[in-house]
Amino acid sequence: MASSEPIISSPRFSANHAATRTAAGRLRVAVPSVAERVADELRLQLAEGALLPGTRLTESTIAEDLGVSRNTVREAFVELASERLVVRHPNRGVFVASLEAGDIHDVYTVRRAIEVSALRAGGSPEDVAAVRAAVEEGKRAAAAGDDEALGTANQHFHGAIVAMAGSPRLNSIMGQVLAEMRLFFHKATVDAQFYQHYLPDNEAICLALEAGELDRAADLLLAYLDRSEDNLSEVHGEAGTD
Amino acid sequence: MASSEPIISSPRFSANHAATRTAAGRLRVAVPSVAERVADELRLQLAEGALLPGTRLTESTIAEDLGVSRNTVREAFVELASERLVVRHPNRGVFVASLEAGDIHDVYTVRRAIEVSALRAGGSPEDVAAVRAAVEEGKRAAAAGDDEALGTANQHFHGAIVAMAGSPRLNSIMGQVLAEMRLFFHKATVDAQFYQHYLPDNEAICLALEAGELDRAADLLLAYLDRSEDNLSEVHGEAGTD
DNA sequence: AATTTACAGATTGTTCAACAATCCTTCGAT
DNA sequence: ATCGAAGGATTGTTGAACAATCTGTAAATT
Repeated sequence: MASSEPIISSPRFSANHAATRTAAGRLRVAVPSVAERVADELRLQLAEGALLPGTRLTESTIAEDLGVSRNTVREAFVELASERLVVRHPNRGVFVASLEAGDIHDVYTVRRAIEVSALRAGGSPEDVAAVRAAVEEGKRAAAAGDDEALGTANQHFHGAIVAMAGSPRLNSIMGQVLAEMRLFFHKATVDAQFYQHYLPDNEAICLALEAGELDRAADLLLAYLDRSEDNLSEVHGEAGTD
Repeated sequence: MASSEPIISSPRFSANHAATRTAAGRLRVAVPSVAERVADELRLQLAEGALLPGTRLTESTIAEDLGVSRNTVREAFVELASERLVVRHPNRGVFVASLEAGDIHDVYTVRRAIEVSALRAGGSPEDVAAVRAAVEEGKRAAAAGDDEALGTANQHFHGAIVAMAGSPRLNSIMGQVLAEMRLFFHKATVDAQFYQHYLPDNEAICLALEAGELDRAADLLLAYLDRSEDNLSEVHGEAGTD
């Protein structure tokens, strides 16, 4: 880490680099600005657990490591702070966000709101197929004993549920919420069985969805989320030794 | 407007200037940074309709008008863009956001998700009282024929519903959504009866909430939101002559 | 010894000036 | 009328500078 190469690591997967159009109407491939690439790089490192909650992010250090100016890093910080991935303490610096007990409940409150709402509204056959695909992805990961992939599949499952609503804003909110949760998982080192325990739930929810029993699916999801929150809170109690 | 006084107008009401605490634990009144004050000022002008959708915001102009540097304005832009109040076109500039037909539906999708969810979960007697207060506020405004106040009261009503969930994140999301809608109203010049038409709905929802009939209240709210979206879409159709 | 004070170092907040890259417009050539 | 080449304006980004603030340490005080 912290190599002094004046280049930013490859953007394996990034956020939202949509294509804009110029005034004359010409379509233009949106090449992400340096500030956005810095934000992407930091998001990536946060998602991978390279930067753990509580870690201090010094402007000058990051600027040097990434070969950009302090002002550019600053812009990236503003963006990440708006996503709650980092916290800015005036005159003291920015730190990787750290979910407290209250935050966990809060995050689940948001999830209950948007996931249940999306599920209750149902979706097109393609949308439902995407949910099903995520369930199967989870089964494969479980069979292969790949915990990392299992966690990813679970996030895909819930992302697919929200995606049914076809709402860019809900998708964006869900993306942020999942990013926040990833942050927490890296801190708490959730045990291997954490996700596996819920595989049958995903299956049941998906079946109800496929059967068109939306209200029942929503109820199942709600119960799932409540249980998941309880589990996470326990984990936090154990690991919450700052 | 655009006087060259090197000072930012008084922060009549601002966003989130919470109090942080220093390392030693001393409490510290968070004096908003210049960048945040710039963002606040722009938010205010956007809310008041001083800056209409589509308006271009030139960095240098705003920097001069507010007596701050371009970089500071830039930071404010990043924040406002994350709230979808402005749109940044690479190399072209930032413009006041303008809700298109799809955006209206999207905003209402978010509102349906979080408002209905919050209402279904109910709240403490104080929370319910806050909802009731907003209803009465609306009645007074209607009696006084104050359309501006009527619109504000309506936003208070829906804000109070979401506030029942006691979730900072949901509150923040709702705040952003309402800010977006305000932007639209200034563009579309909604007619006077727009809000009045829904006063009975607010009353009915509030009554159901006070009676503890949460599911019925939620259904009423859902119907309300659907109708409101339809109305707004019509207005947009008339006014959507860019 | 415990607490307070003073001070020095480090980091953030903000400004300013500069320059490359890009866009928009205008003008001229085909 | 269409296309292409300046020209001007604005954004994107950098680098340096300086004030304000915080942190930690060492000295002074009680």
